[in-house]
Amino acid sequence: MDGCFSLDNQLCFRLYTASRLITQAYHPLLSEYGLTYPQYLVLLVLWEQDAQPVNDIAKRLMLETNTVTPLLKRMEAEGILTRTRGSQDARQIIVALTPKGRSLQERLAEVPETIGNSVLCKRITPETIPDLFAMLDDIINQLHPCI
Amino acid sequence: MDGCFSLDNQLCFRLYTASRLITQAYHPLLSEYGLTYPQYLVLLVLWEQDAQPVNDIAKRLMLETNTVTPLLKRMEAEGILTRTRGSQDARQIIVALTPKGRSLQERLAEVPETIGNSVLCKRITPETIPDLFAMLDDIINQLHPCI
DNA sequence: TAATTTTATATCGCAAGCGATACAATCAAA
DNA sequence: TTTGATTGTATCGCTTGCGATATAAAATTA
Repeated sequence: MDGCFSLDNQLCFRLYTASRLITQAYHPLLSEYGLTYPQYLVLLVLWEQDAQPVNDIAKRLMLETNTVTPLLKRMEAEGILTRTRGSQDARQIIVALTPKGRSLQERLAEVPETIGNSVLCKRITPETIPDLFAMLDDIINQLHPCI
Repeated sequence: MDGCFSLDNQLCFRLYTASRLITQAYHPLLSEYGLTYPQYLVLLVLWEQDAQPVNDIAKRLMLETNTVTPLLKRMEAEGILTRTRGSQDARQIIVALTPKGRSLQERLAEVPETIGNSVLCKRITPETIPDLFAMLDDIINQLHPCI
């Protein structure tokens, strides 16, 4: 087939570009608080459930610990969270929010809506978003190396 | 609203994860030829139109030159392409494929179909892909800093 | 209990991404 | 034509992202 190689036909390129661009949209909102987008993701996980081992955070974000560990160390250095050796299982590192980390939740309260509004357009509306989510979730479930 | 912060409600996280996972799916196919996914994107651009200045490649991929320049230098070092100073405009660097770079097109011919097959699932089919593309294109157009 | 395997986390090395900045070539204007 | 602005590319510094590998604790098995 002609155009098989065309960039315009590539699903991955669209996902890659959309992901980069929307992450860039977060940047001005997060950098105000010295955060990066992956760090914001860690906060989302910890706001949902505080005091989790590294592995649980990594699994939730579908990242490897070799990505998450240095990220968490930087956040620890910023005073956003603490990393303490687990008491039952001494292999684990329990990651918990500091007051500063918790306080960011209120300060970042308007971020989801701001991003949401900046993305809304003809085909991306409250009505179509569930369809998009379902398709993206299908791709993710299809590809992620869940046992 | 409750759950506004939930990861499950985040469009960006889905895009980010889907993008990472599908890029990972390319990895075994590309690493066989010593290529990374962004390098493969450069090849797609050059196969479509050889001998382009750095800026045109960057614009096509919606990346900055500070990302593309080092990437191109690595590909030059691999003997995949050449970077030559432009003759009309001495500021430009014209990027052109070497025979090795061109030959990769045949060798990677089966990549799109392999990836396509690995993504196909309930909601991702030849019938639904155009819808997904249209939505992703909408997001990209909405967000990308095109003048 | 001793040996083996598994698990949780970390380290290393390298390739993106990207904000900030530099620099030289070109263009525009005075 | 000289000055000033713009353009095309590159450099620097930092944070991911990830394959490969290491290490120590725990679980399993012999």
